[in-house]
Amino acid sequence: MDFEPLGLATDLVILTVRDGRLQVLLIRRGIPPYRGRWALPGGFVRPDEDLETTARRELAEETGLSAERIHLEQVATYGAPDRDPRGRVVSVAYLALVPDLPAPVAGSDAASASWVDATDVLDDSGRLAFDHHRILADGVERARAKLEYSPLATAFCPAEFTISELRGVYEAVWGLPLDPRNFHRKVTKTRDFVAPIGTTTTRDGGRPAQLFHRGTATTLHPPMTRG
Amino acid sequence: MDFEPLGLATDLVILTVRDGRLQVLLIRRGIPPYRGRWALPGGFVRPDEDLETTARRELAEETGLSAERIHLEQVATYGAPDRDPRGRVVSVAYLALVPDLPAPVAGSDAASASWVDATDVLDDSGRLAFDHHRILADGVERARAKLEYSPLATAFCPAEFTISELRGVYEAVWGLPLDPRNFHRKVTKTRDFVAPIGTTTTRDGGRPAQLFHRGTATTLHPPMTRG
DNA sequence: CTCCTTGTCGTCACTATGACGATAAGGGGT
DNA sequence: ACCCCTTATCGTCATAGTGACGACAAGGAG
Repeated sequence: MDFEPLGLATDLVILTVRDGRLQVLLIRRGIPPYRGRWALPGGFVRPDEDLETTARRELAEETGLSAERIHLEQVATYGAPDRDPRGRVVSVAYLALVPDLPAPVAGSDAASASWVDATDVLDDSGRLAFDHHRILADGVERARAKLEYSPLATAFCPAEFTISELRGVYEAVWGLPLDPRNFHRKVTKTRDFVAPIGTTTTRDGGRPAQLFHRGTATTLHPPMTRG
Repeated sequence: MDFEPLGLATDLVILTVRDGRLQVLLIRRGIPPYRGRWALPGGFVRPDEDLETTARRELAEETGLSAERIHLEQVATYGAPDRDPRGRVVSVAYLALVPDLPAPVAGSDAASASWVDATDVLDDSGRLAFDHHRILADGVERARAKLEYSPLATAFCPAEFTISELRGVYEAVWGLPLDPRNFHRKVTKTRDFVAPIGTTTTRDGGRPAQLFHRGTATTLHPPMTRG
């Protein structure tokens, strides 16, 4: 077989929740095209490298987060013939959800990587290079949808978290406030969503809160409801 | 830029509901590799051709269904280095939902294309070439999930349909029986799911049934529930 | 000790749902 | 013409889930 010239890349939508806001990791491009513009982290797939392997490698290079337990999933593939001025480059987008850990951007490969408010970027469709605005929009929408029917919000949390911290994740990702009492009832009544540790914490102030860890569920019955 | 040798293809999971069963369009491969085995229709992306354009072209070639109104959506991309013995071939899978029209396979490009029961194929993981069993599984699961929260079941129906015919689609795709009375209530009460035409039909026997067409909704509130 | 903050439980009205009875309105057979 | 069979459609009822919100619990700060 001989093939047409074509590049294959992966781009990453790396999301976290910091200071109660949904943030995305962006890098400032140091080389053309789109030099000086913000872009999603990404890179070319190496020969004999699986797509997800490429994505995990990029994730590690850009963030220092090499842990296998980071949630990573494929979102979509973008292949418009003119999406990259260098030639035909098809990009497979992945979504990564990471907890708000210390030293996240440290050890990063890209010259200048930083966390940016996702809503700010989404509001300005010209801010990102290539078709990355669309990729980001699709990634964020995927995350919002998954929070409804999967326990994935816990991927944004440390291993042990309170119900309020989990609520903060939902509020940040969905961008709307939730009733603390109904949220508490819903989460604790949904089978295997979270399981109590038995200990409490006062790190959020106020009355000590129970600590929980992720449950065993892969799908939420019934789902959480947005708006 | 120079690129590693790599082929880019699209594969199609084309689903329909015939005789109350979910069926998938398969072709019998006439050339190696996997000669004589069943496979999903597909083909290579041409230079300067958009991915979805490729998928629509393949859809037209294999089924004669060139209508733009056929529902087509991207499902996922498969890129394991060894998934194709001919070399590195990355495949973008698309899901097409087509109504049970007359003369579907006629005018087809592939030597032998035919509708096969999806459940039969899914039950036998060795029946399909390449990693097509996984692609089919992912495509069918996508269809099942979308029937819950989108009005996409109507994509399997002709322009005008009865509630029972719509129920038949749900039963076939989900593989479980639904209560006709509750289903009727649910569908007619979900805003903009379907809209009555005003006329009736007796083509399904029994008491004449109202005819409906698709409503304007893109998401169902509340969703249909499986099981 | 008091106030302030957050956590947790409870109440209540309303909606959605599953199970299922009952009636409507055609077609086919005799 | 009539009866029966089939499917359509409406209704009932008990129950689960949800949004709105009151009330109390249990720490820390001043």
